[in-house]
Amino acid sequence: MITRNPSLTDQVKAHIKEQIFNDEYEDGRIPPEATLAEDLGVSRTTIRDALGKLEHEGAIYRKQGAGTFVNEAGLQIKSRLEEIWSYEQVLQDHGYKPAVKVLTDEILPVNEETAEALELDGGDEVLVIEKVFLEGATPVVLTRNRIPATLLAVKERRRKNLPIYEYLEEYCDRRLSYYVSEIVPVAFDADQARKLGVKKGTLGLSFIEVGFDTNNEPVVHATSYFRDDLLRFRLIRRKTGA
Amino acid sequence: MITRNPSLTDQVKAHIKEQIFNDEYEDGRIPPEATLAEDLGVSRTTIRDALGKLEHEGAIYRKQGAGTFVNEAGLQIKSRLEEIWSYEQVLQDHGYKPAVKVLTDEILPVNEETAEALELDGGDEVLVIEKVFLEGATPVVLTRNRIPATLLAVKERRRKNLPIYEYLEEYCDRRLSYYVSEIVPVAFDADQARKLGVKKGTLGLSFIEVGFDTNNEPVVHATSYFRDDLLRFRLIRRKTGA
DNA sequence: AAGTGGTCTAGACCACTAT
DNA sequence: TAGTGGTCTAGACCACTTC
Repeated sequence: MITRNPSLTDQVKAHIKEQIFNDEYEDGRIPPEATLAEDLGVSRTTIRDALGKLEHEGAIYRKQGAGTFVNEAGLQIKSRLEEIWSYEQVLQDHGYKPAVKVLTDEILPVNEETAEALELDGGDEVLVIEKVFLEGATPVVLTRNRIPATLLAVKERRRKNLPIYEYLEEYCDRRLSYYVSEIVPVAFDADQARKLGVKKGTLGLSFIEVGFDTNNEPVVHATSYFRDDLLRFRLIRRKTGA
Repeated sequence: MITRNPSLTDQVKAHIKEQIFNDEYEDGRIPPEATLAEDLGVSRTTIRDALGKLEHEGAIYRKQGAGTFVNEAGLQIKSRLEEIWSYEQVLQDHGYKPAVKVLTDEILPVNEETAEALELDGGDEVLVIEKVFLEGATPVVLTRNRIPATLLAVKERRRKNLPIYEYLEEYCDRRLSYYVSEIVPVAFDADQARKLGVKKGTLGLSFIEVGFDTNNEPVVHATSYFRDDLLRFRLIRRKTGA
C-alpha cells in the first residue's frame, strides 16, 4: 500500500533492507534501478534516493556500469558512530538488554566549559542529568547532559530517564538536529571508575559534544564515558570531494 | 563557464562555498533554491544536490519553510573524522606544515589479525609500511599499513611516502572506496612512545581499520596512533531514519 | 553492443515557516 | 497567505563495465 509518511523513499529503503535480510537477492546482487522502479511502481529517482541512503549506511555498494550489491561486511557493523542517537539503542544493537539509572538530576550554576559550549553567561543555570546505562548489573556507559535552565518550559519533569533527544522534545520543545562530537581517550578518575564499576585509571573513551536544535542553536552539552572492554565504536570513512 | 567534470553539482557546491567564505550572503542567509537555479542556469535538482552535500559537511543548514543558512559553528570544524583521507591533509588543516617519514617498508609474513582483516591465509605475505607524520620535528601521527603482497603489480616502488590511497592506485591499481574504522583508546607502549616522542604510558587514540576498494574487497589493514595533546578528532552525528 | 549506474532537466505538488 | 524547502515524477543522455 502506498501512503505518504513515511516517505516513499523510506518505504522503498525499508523494503530493500527486508529483502536483503531475507536473502531474496541471489549472489548479493540487487536488481537494476529501472527494474526496482517498475516493480515497486515508483520513479527511478525515488529508488535512487533509497539506494543512496543504504549505500551511505554501508548496507550496499554500487559500481557504475556493473550493478548494485549487498555489502556483507558493512552489514556486520552494529552501531555506527555517526548515527548514534540513544545509548539504549546502542546496547540493544549489541544484544544487551539495557537498563538506565538516573544518578543526578538537578539545577546548578553553569561551569565555564558548559557556558562556552552553550553560549551562556557565567551566572546562568543548567539542568544537569547524569545517567548510567547498564547491561544487567554491569555499567557500560556514563553520561552527563547539561541543558540551559531557561529552556525548561514545564515545571513537572517526570521520566528523567528518557533519551535526551526525547527529553528535549517533551520538556523543552526543541528538536535535536545534530551533535558535534570530540573524541577523547581517558583514564577514569575515582568517581567515574566507581560509577562504571572499574578500577581507577582504567582506559576508556569519552565524547565531549554539543547538540544543536533545528534552529542551529546549542541546546545540550554532553560528556559520555564508555567502557572500552564492553563497547567499541566503529564508523565508515569515505572520501568526500573538495 | 559550464563544463562537465567536475560535475555541475560539484561546481555549484564550490561556487556556494566560495560565496560563503567571501561573506557574500547577508545575515548568513543563502538565496532560495529557485533563485540559485535561475542565477546559475541549472536545474533545481542540481542546486539541491549541491546544498545537500554542503549540509552533510556541516557548512550550511536548512529549515523547511524558512530557508537555507550558513552554519558558522560547522565551518569551524577543522577535520571531520568521517572524511579523513590523508593525515598530511589533516595536519595542514590544523595549520601545521607536515612532514612524512617512512620508518619501515618491507614484505613480511602476515600476522593473524591482518590475515583475518584482509581475508588472507596464514602463509601469505604483506607489505608493511610504517610512517610517522610530523609537525616540524614533532611527531603527531604514527601509522602502520599492511597491503597483501599479491596486489603489488610493480616491482619498483619509489615514493613510499605517498598517502596510502595514492600508493594503492599507483602500485596496485586499486581505488580505495571507504574504510571501516574502530576507535580504541591506548596507553602507548615503549616502541610507540619512542616513535611519537612521548613518555611510555601516555594516553592516546588509535584507529584500527580496514580499507576496501571499489570491488568491496579489503585491500589495506591500517593501525594509526595519535597524540591526543596535538590532535583532536571531531565528527558530526545525525539521526538517520530507520 | 547491451546493460548498468551517474548526472541533469523541467515541472508538479506537498509541508512547513513566517508575517 | 506568500514563500521556502521536501518529495516525487518522467524522461534524456552520459560514463562505465561486461560480454
